[in-house]
Amino acid sequence: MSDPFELGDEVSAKAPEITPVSAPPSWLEALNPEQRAAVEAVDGPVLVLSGAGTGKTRVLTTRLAYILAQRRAKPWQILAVTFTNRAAREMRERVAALVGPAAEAVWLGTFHALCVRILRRHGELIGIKSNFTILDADDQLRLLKQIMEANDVDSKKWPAQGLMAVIQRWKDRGLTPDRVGREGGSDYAAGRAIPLYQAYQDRLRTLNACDFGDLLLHCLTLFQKQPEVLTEYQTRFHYVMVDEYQDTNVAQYLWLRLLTQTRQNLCCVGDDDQSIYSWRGAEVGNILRFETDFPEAKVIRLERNYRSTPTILSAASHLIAHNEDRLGKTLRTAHGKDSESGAPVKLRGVWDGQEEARWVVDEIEALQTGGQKLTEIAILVRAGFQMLEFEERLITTGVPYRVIGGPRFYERMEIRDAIAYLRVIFQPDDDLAFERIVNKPKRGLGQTTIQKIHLLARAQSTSLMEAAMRMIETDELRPQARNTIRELITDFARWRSLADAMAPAELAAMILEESGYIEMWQRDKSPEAPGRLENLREFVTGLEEWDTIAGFLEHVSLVMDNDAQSTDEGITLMTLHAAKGLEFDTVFLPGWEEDIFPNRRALDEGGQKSLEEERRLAYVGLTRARRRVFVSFAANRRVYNQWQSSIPSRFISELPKEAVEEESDAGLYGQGGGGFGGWSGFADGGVSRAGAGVRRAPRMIDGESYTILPRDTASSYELGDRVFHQKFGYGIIEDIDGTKLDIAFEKAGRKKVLDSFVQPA
DNA sequence: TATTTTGGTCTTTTT
DNA sequence: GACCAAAATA
Repeated sequence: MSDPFELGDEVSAKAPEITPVSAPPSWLEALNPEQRAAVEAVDGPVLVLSGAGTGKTRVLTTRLAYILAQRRAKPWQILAVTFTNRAAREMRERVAALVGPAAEAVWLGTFHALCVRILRRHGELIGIKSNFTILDADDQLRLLKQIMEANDVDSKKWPAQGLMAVIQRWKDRGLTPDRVGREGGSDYAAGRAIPLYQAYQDRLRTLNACDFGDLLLHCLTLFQKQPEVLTEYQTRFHYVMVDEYQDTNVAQYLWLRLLTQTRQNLCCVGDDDQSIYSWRGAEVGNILRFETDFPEAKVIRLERNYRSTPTILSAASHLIAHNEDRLGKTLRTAHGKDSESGAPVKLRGVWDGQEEARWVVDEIEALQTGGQKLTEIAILVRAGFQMLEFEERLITTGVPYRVIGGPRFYERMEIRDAIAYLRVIFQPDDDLAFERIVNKPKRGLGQTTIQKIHLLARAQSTSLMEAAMRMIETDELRPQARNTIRELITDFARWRSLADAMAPAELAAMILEESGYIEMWQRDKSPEAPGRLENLREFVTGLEEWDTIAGFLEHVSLVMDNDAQSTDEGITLMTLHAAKGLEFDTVFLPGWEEDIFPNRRALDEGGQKSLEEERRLAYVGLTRARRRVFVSFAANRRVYNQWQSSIPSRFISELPKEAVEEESDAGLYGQGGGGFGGWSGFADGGVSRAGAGVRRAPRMIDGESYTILPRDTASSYELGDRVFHQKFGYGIIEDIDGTKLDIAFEKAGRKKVLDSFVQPA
C-alpha cells in the first residue's frame, strides 16, 4: 500500500527540498492584511473566523506553505485536518502549487482518514488488529439489527435506525459504553440502550471491525491509555491546522486538544454562520470554547468577501441577521465602491413543482445562450428527493448535468457484492461479507444452513468461515449443502492463494467470473441487469489503478465522496449540504417553502435551534453564488401521491426587498388572481389566512381544487404510441390494460407502467 | 429452497 | 408509488 504517512521519520533524509525563500514570496503579498495576519500568526493558538467567500482556503493553504517556506517545520511535522476528502485533495494540490512536492509528506486528510493511519499503526496496543475493516452505514445497521434481534428487542417499537442514531451521537461525544451514564437516549429500547451499545461494540471487536465513529473513539482511547503514543504524536506535530472548525464534534475536539496540548500551535478556521452539521454531532460550541480552552488565542476575523456581488451579500447578511445565536460578523464586499452592485436576486413563485423545474431549466438555457458556461451553474436543493423533478426536466430538454451526492458507486448492490468477495478473501474473518455472498449467486444455501453455521460459530466463538470449514467435517448438514459449502470454501482458498501473484483487477475479474456472479446478472432479465454488469466492468477497470487489494479496500471504506466523477460538462445538481465550500457564477435555490425549507422534521425535533441551522443552510446557499441567485417556490407540490399546497418559506420574507426582484405567476394564493402586492405579501397572506402565528400541517387541497389539475388522461393512449417516462426514457406502447401500459423502452427494455407516469412524446 | 405476495415505511442533511 | 422486509406459496 502506498502510504506517505508511514514514511515517517526515516524519509526525512530523502524528503524533497523546499524551494528556499528569502524575500516574502509573491503569494504572501497577494493577501489582504487580515489574511496575512492569519498566515503569519504561526505560533500559539489562533482562531480564524472566516465568513463565506473571504478566502478561508487560501489562508489555510498559504499558511501551510508559509510554515514550510520558513522552515519552521518539516512537512511531516504538520497536521492539517479537513472534513471531506475533496477538501483534503484540494488543499494538497494548492499547497503543492506553492511549495512543490514537499506537500506530499504533510499529514493531511480527514479526521477519519488520519485516525485510520494512527490506528493501523498503534491500534494493537488497545486490542485492535492492524488489519481491521471499516464498516459502512449499511453494515452497521445490519449488525445492530442482528444484535437487537438476539436480545429480543421489538424491532417495530424500537427501530434499529433509532438506536444507531443514539449510539452514533454518543460516539460523536467521545463516550464509550462504560462512560455513557445518564446521557440522552439511554432510555431507548426500554432503557436497554447502553447494554445494547456494549454488545454492539463487543461484536465489532470480534469481527475485527470499526464503524466510522469508532475511528475517532478508539483513537481517543489509544491516546488516553497509551501516553507514550500520545507523546510521540504531540512531539511530531509542530503545527496543527483545522478547516471547517465549526463542524467538529466533541470527539474531534478532544482529539485535537490532546494532540496540541504541549505545543499549542493550533490554528482553527471556521464560520459559525456555516455550521450545518449539528445533526451529526457537530458543536458550534467548539468555537466559543476555543477562547476558554486557549486563553492566549489570537482571534482573527476575515470579513472581506471576494466572491459575491454586493446585492447577494446584502441578501445573505439580512437573512442570517435573523439568527440570534451567532458570534456576529459583517461581510463586506471587497470590490471597490465603483463596482457594480450586481443583479438582484430573482424570486419566482410558480404553480407546482413541475413548473418550477421548467422555469429553472428555461432560465438555464437562456443563460447558456447568453454565453454562460454550464459548469458555472448549480441547482441546490434542501433534500435529495427534490432532485428528481429537475433531472426529469434536464433530460427532456437535453441540458447536460451531473448529480453530486446521489447514490454512490460503492454503495450499489452489485459493487458491494463484488467488494464482499474481495473482503472474504482478504479478511476471512469478515462475517458480514461472508454472509452477504455465500448464497449469491444462488447456491442452494438457505436460511437453515446459514443458521447452523451461525450457531456453531457462536458456540466455538469463531468466524463464520472457520465454522463452515469445521461444519463440513461433520454430518450435521444435508449432503447437498455440505458439498456446496465445501466447493465454495475450496474456491475461496484457491483465490486466496492466487491473490499475491495476480493484479487486483485480474483477480477480481476472475473471481466474479468463476463464482458465477457475472453469470447471475447475465441471466437476469430485469431492465437494470445490463447496467449492473456495466458497473461491474467499471469496477474492475477502476481496480487497475491499485497495486494491492488491501489498499483498494481502504480507499473504498473511507472515500465515500463521489465528487471524483467525470469532469463532465454540465450544470451541477446537489444538496445544500454538499455545496458547502463550493462556488458558482449562478445558483438556483428552488423549493423555498415552509416544511420543505425550513425542513419540517428538523423544526419538529430541534425547534428554534434547528430553525437557525436551516437559516444557516439558506445562508450557505446564497453565498455560493458569485453573480446571480434565483430563488423559487411552488404553491402546490405532490408529496407521496397527494397534492399539498404550500406556503412560501419564511426565509423569503427575510430577504431585503431592495435586493430582490419578484416575478411570480399570478393567482397562486389569493382568490380571483387579483393583484399581489409583492413578494412579501405572499408570506403574510399565506400565513394570516392559515391563522397568524400558528404553524400548521400542510393543508390538503380540497375537492374543488382537484378539478384544476390536468390529470384526466385515462387510457388516452393507443398501441404504438411513442411516450416518454421520467426514469426509463422513450418507448413504444405494446399493450394497454386499462390504465396500465406495457411499454418497450429504447434503453430500459420492456416495462409495465401506469399511464400517469408517461407523457406523449 | 426459491419465488411471489403482502404490508409497512418513506423524504433531511453525511465522514 | 417505490422500496424493502417478512410471510405465504410453489
